[in-house]
Amino acid sequence: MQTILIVEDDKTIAESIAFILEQDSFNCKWFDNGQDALEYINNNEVDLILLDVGLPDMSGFDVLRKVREKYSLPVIIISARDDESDQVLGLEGLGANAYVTKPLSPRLVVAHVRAQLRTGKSNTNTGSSKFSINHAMQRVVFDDIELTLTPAEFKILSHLVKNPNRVHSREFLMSIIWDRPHGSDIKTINTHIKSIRKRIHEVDEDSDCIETHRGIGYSLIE
Amino acid sequence: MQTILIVEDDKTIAESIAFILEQDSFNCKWFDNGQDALEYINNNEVDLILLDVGLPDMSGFDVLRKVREKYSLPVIIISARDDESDQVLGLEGLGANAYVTKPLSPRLVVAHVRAQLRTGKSNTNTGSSKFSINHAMQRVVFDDIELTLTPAEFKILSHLVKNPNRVHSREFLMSIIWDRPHGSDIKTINTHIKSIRKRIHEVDEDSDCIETHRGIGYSLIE
DNA sequence: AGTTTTGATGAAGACTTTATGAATATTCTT
DNA sequence: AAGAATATTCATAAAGTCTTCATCAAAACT
Repeated sequence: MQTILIVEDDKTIAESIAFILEQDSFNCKWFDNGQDALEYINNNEVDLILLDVGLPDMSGFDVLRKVREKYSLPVIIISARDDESDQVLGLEGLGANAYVTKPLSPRLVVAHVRAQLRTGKSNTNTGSSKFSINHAMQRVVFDDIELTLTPAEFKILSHLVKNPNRVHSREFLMSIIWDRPHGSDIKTINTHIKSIRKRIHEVDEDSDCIETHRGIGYSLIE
Repeated sequence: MQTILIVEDDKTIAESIAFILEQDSFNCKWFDNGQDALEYINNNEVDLILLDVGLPDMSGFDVLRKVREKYSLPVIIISARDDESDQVLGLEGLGANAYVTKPLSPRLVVAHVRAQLRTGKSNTNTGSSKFSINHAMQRVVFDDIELTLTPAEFKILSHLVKNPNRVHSREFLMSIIWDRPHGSDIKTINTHIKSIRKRIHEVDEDSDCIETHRGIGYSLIE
């Protein structure tokens, strides 16, 4: 079943959307602030986000930016009609997938959700991988065995698993570990990669799925 | 290809921005001080500047003013969150086109860059070329086979693929390899071309798609 | 044809980047 | 606060890449 996150501080709106989506057999989670929503996204599998731009704690702008740093799942923006068009344009630059304006029709929202999920580019991985992610346990499953990883290792490896077959620079992987810029040595990544490889080798001695791209970074090969 | 100047003294920040912009097939040059950046701008074609206000030698304020004396290209300001809003307003008066604040999300920066350069769209040369570029893996695909290239080779070949059927001087190809001016022997390019040809021949013995233009440089023939 | 200029080629080694193991610092738990 | 787990740094080894150089081949020029 696909999970939809509703990030909206108006309880009435959130509940009426959830009601209709659940009739369509979607699984809905509701958060009335950005912080809790982000925490949930980072620890659970989410297929789509319905995001209000006017949240109490942070702007939808910030939420979307943080989501886009890590994930490519569809995000539908809910905005008040009087919102600055500038801001909406900014959101577009950040990769929002659709917009609905208040006052909104629940049926329209559901139509947008279905349209987005129909495209098939959901968060779920293609499945041919030997890896999967157990968010709840902060573990990555490899060959049906759960790897016990430190927090930094988990962040790096789960990012690689979510975005396989592409190179990630050390700089970028650093930004995965820390939310804020951090003056640490970039070579720290080497050491983390080393220990991730070690843990994988404990399960399968011959597996060499993390590839080094000299002068560029690392990638996970499926 | 569009050239973006990154004027930023924090190497990690500059590199992570450049990494993502290059995946978007922008050509990036990095300078960690205002003086060198200004000199480059005066002698080369630049499409956009990403400018940190806190530079070691002069303030971004001064750089922007000097740029605006001669050019009207888009400038995106990078400022620390604790900067005086007065100063930022001052920069606005000088004609900055957008702002991002630290700590910054590379994706947001790219969104701003794209928004500024949206005019021309991509130069998708959908020619019937046997080549294509896999940015995600930093590889060039030839005859459906991914060539494993060193960083310098990738930079040269992907530039040739993006701009086929025209001659590129060795001097220019050197500037593709290096972010900053570099005192290397120009004949180095010969050696790189040699090894690129070798890698292509491993896939197709008869292919001779990189042509030498005596006294000028090299070109890729479609 | 002979000379000069320019490019190709292969190999050496200078240089850069990454791997690795160990030491140290930091954070978290109790 | 002590102890354990984790993160980071550092030094050195190992691997890969870039540049230079000497030499040969090809084209251009006289």
